[in-house]
Amino acid sequence: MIDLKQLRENPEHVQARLKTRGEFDLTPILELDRQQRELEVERSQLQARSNEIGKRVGQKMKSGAKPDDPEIQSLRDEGNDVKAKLSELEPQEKDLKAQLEAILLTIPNVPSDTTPLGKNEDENVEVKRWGDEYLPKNSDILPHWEIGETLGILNFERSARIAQSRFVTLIGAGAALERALIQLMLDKQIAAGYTEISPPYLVNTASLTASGQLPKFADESFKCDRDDLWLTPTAEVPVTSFHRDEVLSSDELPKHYCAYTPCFRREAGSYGRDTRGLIRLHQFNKVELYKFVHPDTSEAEHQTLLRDAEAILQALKLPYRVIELCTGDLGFSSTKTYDLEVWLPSSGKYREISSCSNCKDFQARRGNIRFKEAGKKGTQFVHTLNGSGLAIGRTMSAILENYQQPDGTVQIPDVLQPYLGRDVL
RNA sequence: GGAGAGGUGGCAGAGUGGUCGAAUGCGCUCGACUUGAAAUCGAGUGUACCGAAAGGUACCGAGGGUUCGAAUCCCUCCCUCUCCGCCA
Repeated sequence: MIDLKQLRENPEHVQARLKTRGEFDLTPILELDRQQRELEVERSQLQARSNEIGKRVGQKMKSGAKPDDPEIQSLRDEGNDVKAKLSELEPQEKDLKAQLEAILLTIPNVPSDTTPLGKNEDENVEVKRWGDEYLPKNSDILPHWEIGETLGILNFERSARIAQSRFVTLIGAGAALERALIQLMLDKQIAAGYTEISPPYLVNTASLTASGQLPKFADESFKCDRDDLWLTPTAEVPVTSFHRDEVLSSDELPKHYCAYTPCFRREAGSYGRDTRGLIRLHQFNKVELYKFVHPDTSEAEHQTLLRDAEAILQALKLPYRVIELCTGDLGFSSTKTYDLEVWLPSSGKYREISSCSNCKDFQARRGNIRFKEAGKKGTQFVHTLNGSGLAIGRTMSAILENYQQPDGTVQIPDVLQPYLGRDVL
C-alpha cells in the first residue's frame, strides 16, 4: 500500500512516479481522504461530548442523585441527541474509509528512483551475463520435455488425466532430481544464513492481500470456496504473513528466511504460451528467499539477495543473465526488480528462473509489519524483499537441456551428484 | 463433528454497568544507595488516528446491539485449551 501521508504531502511526486508504470489517477484518493478527515474531526468532537455526558451522569449518580433528577434527565436527553447525530456520522465515515481502503489496495507500488524507465518488457535492461563458457556446444538440442519423456522421467499425458493440462508427474530419477535440487538449494541458502521455514500451502484472503496478490489478481489463484482459503501462488505469501500484525524489535532485524513450497497458479490469460514442458505449470515447486529488514539496509540487502539466488545457477554452472525490470514491467508490489534468466538452448532464449524484488514498505504496510527501535518513540514499517532461489521446474528444464549429451543422455552437474547419487541420466 | 472452559497491556493476573487505557506483580528504562553487582527505594514505561500545539478520539480476540455511559450485559463470528468421535 502506498503511503497516504506521503501522497497527501507530495501528490505530484507520487503521481509522477506511478505514471512511469501506467495510468493511475490518485485524485479520488485525495478527495476521499479529505472528506474522511473532515468527518473524523466532527465525529470525534461529538464523541468527546458524549463521553463528558456519560461522566457527568456517573458523578451525579455516585453522589446520590436519583435517576429522575432533572439534571440527569436533561443530560440523558442531550446524550440521546448526540447519539442520534453520531449514528448518522459513523456509518458515513466508515463507508468513506472502506472506499479509500478499497482504492488504495488496487494502487501498485511506486517504482524506485533508480528503476529504469520503460513501457514494457522490451525496455528492460540487461545488467550482466554469466557462464558463456558453459553454453552447450552441440547444436541439435532437444526441448527438455522430449528429453524427459524419452528418459521416462517426465509424464504430461497421464498428468492431464489425473488433473488437467499444465501438470506434470515426475518418475524415478526425475522425482529424485527434483528432490535433490530442493535439498541443494535449501542447503546452500541455509548456509548463507537463511532460516528455513515450511509454511502452510493454503492461505487466507488477508495473507494474499498483504503481499499484494489480492484484490487485483484473484483470477491468478486457485480458491477453496467454502473455506476462505487459497492455494498459495508463491511462498512469498505465507512468509510475508508469518510476521503479519507484529511489531518486531530492531535488533531482530534483518530476518532472512528461505522456504520450499509448491506454488499454484491458474495462469489465466496465458493459454497459448509455453503449452509444453515444465515452464508454465499450474503447480510447480520453488525455494523462495525472503527478508524482513531495516529500511536503511534494504538496498544493500537486495543486492545480496540477488547474489544468493545467482549462487545457485553458478553452482549448477547454468548460463544466465541478470535483467533489471523497467518501470512498466515491474510487479505490483515491487519498487525494483532483478530477474535472473537461464539459458534454454532448445528455444535459443533466456527464460526467467528467479525474480528478486525490493518491496520496501509496501507489503509491510498492507500486512502491518512494523519494528520498534529501542529508545525511539513509535514504530516504523519494515522493508520486505523476496526472490526465488530458484524455481525448481525451470531449473530442471535448464539442466536437461544444457547438460544433454550427443547420445541422448544427460550429464548431472558436479555439485548435484552427491545429492542424486549418480552422474548421468 | 459433539460437549465444556476461556481469550484483558511485553508477560502474569485483577476487574461483572459509571470518572477504567485499565489495580497489583514481574519485566524494561532512568535515578538514588553501592568500589562493582545483587537486594532495596523513587520516577517512568502501549499503539494508531486527527491537530501547529494544547488537546481530542479509538483500541480489553473481531464485528454488531442494548444504555446517558460497556472490559463488564446481549447476538454473531474467529481463535485457544480440555474431554469424546474420526484420522496421518
